[in-house]
Amino acid sequence: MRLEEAIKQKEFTDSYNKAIVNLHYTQSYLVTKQSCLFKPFGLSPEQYNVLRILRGQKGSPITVSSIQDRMLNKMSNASRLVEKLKQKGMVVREECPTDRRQVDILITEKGMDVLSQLHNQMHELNRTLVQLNGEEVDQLNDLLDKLRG
Amino acid sequence: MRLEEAIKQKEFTDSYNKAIVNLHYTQSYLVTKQSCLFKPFGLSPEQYNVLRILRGQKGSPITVSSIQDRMLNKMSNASRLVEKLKQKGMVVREECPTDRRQVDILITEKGMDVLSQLHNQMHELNRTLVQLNGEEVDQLNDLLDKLRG
DNA sequence: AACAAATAAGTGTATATACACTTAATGTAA
DNA sequence: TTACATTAAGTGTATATACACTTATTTGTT
Repeated sequence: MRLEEAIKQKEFTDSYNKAIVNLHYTQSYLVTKQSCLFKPFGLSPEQYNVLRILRGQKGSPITVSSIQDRMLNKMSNASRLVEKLKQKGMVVREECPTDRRQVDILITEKGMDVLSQLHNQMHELNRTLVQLNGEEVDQLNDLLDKLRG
Repeated sequence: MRLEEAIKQKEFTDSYNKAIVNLHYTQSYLVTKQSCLFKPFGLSPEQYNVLRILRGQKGSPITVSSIQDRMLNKMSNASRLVEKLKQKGMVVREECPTDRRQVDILITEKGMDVLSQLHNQMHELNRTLVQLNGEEVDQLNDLLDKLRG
């Protein structure tokens, strides 16, 4: 569906304005669709994001502030997200031996298990959500990277 | 900056996955930058969005549920956003004469004034935020519209 | 060593999102 | 007309974002 119909707006001041609105709308569309996958596991999109970052560590611990650096939303609060995941038994906190200000975070078996259960579903969902061919997806990635300068 | 550096992730499972992550990250980047413009007026991005919708009515009233339909985030709560704007004196609520369940919303002088003060700044910001030429912006809009199917 | 600056994590508060729910008004069909 | 379903708005609660702030620890400078 074209953006104009989706938000019932006849025209935009210019293509730049439309692009920004289009990005906001498309992202919200994706969040809504993706959330359905996470919900059965009691995960929010950002909690899932933190788990993915932890898995990417392949066993080595990572501090709370490094998680924050890697997050999609730089303003989100890694400290509280980690606490939520800990309550679900998907991560553990450990005092960092070399710097007692820092806290090392590790993903647990349970966390890894949830991710692997989600893996195939996510892959399929991504393909159905993004109605583009391979060439177009690459083009989109290039445009987004260039957009941010 | 390429997405890989921005979120310190070496690789993605495939381009489709990268595109989705890229959209989330780029949207968050835009929200952060745009919020700075709204803040001096005590507006959040979604409150600004509601004001834009009301201005688009060109004087005719619109119900809360129609505002919801036109919003970028379909899950946001138009009722509460309208209440916040009313407290700032930027909109008024009126009982709908033909259907007492509905509530007509109108933008006030003050709301219009805030929007016009923001207009030029927004236009400039959009140009600097979106580091693409005219052709590329159109391409991006086409890809986003196509992506959603 | 002493002290200020910087850093890491976490807290407090306002706003917004997500979703189930309530209440009031309207529409529809027996 | 009564009864039931539908619709519009708003409420309640959990989560997340945004941003200022606190506390504890470490670093760096004199």
